[in-house]
Amino acid sequence: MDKSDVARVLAQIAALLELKGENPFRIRAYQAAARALAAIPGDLRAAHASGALGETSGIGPATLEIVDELLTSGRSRMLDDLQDQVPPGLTDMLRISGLGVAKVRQIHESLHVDSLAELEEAARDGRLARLPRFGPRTAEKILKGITFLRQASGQRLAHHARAEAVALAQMLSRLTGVREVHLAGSLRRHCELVRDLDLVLVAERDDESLHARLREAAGAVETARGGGAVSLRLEAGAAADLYPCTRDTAGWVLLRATGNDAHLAALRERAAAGGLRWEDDGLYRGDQALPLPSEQAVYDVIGLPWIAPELREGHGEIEAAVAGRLPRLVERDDLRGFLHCHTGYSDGTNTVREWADAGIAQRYAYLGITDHSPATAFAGSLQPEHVPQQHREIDAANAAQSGIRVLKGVEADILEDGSLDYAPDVRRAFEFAIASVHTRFGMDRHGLTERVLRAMDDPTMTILGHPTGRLLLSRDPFPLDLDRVFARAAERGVAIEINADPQRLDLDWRDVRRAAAAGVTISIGADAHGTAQMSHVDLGLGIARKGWLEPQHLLNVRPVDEFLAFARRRRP
DNA sequence: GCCGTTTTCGGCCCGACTGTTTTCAGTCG
Repeated sequence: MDKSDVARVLAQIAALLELKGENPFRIRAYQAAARALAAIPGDLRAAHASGALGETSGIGPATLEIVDELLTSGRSRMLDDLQDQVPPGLTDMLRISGLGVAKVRQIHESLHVDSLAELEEAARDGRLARLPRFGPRTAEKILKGITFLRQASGQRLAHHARAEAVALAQMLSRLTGVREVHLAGSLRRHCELVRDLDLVLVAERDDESLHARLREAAGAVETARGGGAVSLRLEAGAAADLYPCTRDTAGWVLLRATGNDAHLAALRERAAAGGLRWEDDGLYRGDQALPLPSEQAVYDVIGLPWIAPELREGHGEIEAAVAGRLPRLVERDDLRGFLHCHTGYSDGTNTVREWADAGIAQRYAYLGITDHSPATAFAGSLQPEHVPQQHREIDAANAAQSGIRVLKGVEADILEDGSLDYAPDVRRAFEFAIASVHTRFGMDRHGLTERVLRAMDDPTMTILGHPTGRLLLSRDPFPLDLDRVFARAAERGVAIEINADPQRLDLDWRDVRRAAAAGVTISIGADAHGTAQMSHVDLGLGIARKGWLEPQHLLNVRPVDEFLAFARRRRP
């Protein structure tokens, strides 16, 4: 149970209360508590023990009691009770875009629908469209939403999957005879979505008694064996494929459990060409099994350099390895600048000073603060009259701190006509600007593309933020003509963001590589609303690496003077 | 449920869009 688990429980409680028709302000309080809890700095247990949690705004006695219960027993009685009272299908229905609590309740009460399957039936046979304030378009939209949910089912956002996998790995590493546990599969490849958790267990002996211990492992409710893997389903809902092995075969098993099918097929082809036999339990030269204790050893015998897990997608990495042209992928230590964060001036939870301190702790040389412009009213935004005050705070932080430079940035809205929010003189007061689309996604491909292209003509724009607006598992990217956007960005010297918010990871890694090939400079933006979200950068880095990016492709690898020169270059 | 007092209760964020309506409730960000 960490912060995000507890925050999820609180958010679930809020949704269930809403479905029951509770007092909206009580519901909002649980939602606020969930947000506040997710944003606290440091470890939850420590914050709870020290009493800091109770001091946090938005967290009161009721929340504290739930946190207490979750930390000691892993369960919440309130949540359990609510789940007994509300049909589970109703919470599934809430995840459909366009369906909120009021409509779900209306559907439930007037049509007695309480599962997705029944909802689908009601949408198809016309009952749904006949409800007051519903109609054919609503029914159609709901059918589309059900399809979307089905596709997404079983898929998890990378950071949720990672948290589950790490907890599982810790539990498994305590089993007798287990020496090491490694994350593998799409998680290790840093994919944006993860369906199955794959873990490799290096044990003293891979025998029946180990498998028996796995089956009896804490919380396992169902196990199955097949293809050398043990599938485990845990009480908490996580399902994982475990690959037990010994030290002698660890490299082989880890490599097989990590690469996608295309990567493995290409490796296999190359192994065959080199006279090797590829079997489930290892590589053979004649009848001789080769020792494969590390991935390096496997690549060695196939005659290739080690290939970073992020690249193992079958997108030309084998050819590049053969030619000695694998990229020198960007690493965390290459990053000098932390960009895209929000303070209390808009919808963030920390002050300028707190951000500066956090930036120092994370060894960044500079940190760009970028609050929302007024058009993003729902997020709370930095009003023009408050800009001088924020800038004085930044100047004070710079005067007081040593070792970090805080930059005056902004996340300005790209308005419907392609102009940027704020009057030009206000915008010029900022040292750099991220510009993003937050409203009117419904425009057609041509209109949206023209809107973004026009924004890039503005000389105060430095970076295009979350370019396609997608929300993983809930909203498709909007239909932007990326080729035209990349071409214009390269021509104008506008950088394009990899937004590292785990729900966005936008630009998609497949497009990152195209953008870099088109000559676009890429910027990794955390889009953090609290210092606890600084680690999002690691997810963004994973996407950059999947896009084959080297340090020279990235804007925030550059020293602060070069970063500012990049931002100023286009200004008159 | 939480906050902040006018300190033990009263107030709690809102504008735009959508698909319905024929004036607006519900959803979203």
